[in-house]
Amino acid sequence: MPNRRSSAAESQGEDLAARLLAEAEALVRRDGPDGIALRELARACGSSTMAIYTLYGGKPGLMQALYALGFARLHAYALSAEHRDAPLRWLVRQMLAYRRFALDHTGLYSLMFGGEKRFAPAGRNSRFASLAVPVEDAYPAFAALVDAVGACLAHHRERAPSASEVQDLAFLVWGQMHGHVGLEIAGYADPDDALGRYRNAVRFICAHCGADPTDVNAELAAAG
Amino acid sequence: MPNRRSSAAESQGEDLAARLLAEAEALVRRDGPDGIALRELARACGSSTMAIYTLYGGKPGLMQALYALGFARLHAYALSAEHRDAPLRWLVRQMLAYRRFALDHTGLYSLMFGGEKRFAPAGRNSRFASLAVPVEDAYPAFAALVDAVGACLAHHRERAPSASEVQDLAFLVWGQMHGHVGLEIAGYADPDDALGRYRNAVRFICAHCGADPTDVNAELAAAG
DNA sequence: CCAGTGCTATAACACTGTTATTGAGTCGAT
DNA sequence: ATCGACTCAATAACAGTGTTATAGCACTGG
Repeated sequence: MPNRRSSAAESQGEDLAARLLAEAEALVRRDGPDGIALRELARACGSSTMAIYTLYGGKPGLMQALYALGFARLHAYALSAEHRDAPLRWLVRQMLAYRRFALDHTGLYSLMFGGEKRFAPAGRNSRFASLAVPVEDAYPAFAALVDAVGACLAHHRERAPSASEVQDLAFLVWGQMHGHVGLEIAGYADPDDALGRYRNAVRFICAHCGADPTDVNAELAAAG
Repeated sequence: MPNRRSSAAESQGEDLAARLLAEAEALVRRDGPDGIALRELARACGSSTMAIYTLYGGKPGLMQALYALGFARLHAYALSAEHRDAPLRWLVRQMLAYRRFALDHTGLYSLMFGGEKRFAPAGRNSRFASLAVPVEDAYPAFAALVDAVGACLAHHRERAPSASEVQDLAFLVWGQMHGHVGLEIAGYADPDDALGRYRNAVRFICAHCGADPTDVNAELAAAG
């Protein structure tokens, strides 16, 4: 008798599929990607496990939906860091936002980047010719990174950087961010000094862009 | 009747505990950290699952043993890259060896660094005051990295680098290596260009040490 | 030879993802 | 308004998981 087509939950504008996904995100936040039990998820939503199969095709389908949701969340963090009129601020805040996202959503982050490849790669996109990304859902978040790196590089160099130059540096930046954050989440960073170390990485990258270290420190201080 | 105290397997010098661990490594290589089924593991070793409980205390204990084994393997790769008489060569090969290890043992690598913290942190070690490492088994592998970075830094600077300077750079190097390799394993790097991108990261780090780019390229070419 | 100890096979328990079956509910057409 | 067709979820079962209590074997010390 619960969960009729016109139940109170639906009147809130959340249909069953959305509620399942939201609850799954809560579970992945609490217990990590491997902590999702379909029975518990269904019980929390007042339905049975069959709903997950008809709506998402099974657990892998649900995980892939969570995967896409993770990139949507990451994209939102990236947008909040956008400063097209101040390229250095843009890049600095973009890098800090990446870490903030990872620490705010460790479960999703582990699902997206932890361990071995889980999802089939998407078709190549000309804009990311050498920045392979598993699924299309990831494009917007990485476009934001490439744009920030490109803007910062263009601002601190006399001539406009080439596309491959920007992509090379963007991958380096991404690697630096993911490396630090991944180590931190896995427990390899001193909790008292992790932010300081991450700031070192930001300075490292910005210096390579040609930015003045004093300006970088000012941006870091302003960003908190 | 199988696996008596004096079976053929024991005459090979492998007792049951070692055979279980070796088979577990094979399974983790084939199916990843989550692909280990105790019944399958026991069957492959001709025993029952109880042996895993008496010898390792359960699956978490077995995984921790695999975790330690992974760091022993990584340490072996690090040792093979040691060139105390040629600091730049040492650092370059150390970085390449790190990626080689990760790609040769993706399953172990995911267990060691993928996802969230799995094992309790070990007590602080003065040598790695700010390089927190979850378990003691990890120390030798990271000592090799710190030594290589320290040697390279000392060789290209007029005055000897401070301990904290070396640790700062070592963590940056580690982050860069782990970031690239983690992205590559997770499927975010173009397979055709991953090595080239990693070489970029090596050049990036070596330049920060003060090494001559020409020398770095020569070392990269020599290392293959 | 016998008691005691250490280890392992068997069987059961609670849990997991998955699926065949069943039934309730909705929509459209006559 | 009534009937048929369809969609979807609830139930129950199946095979698999990690874990544990029980029981039995082999060895060791006296």
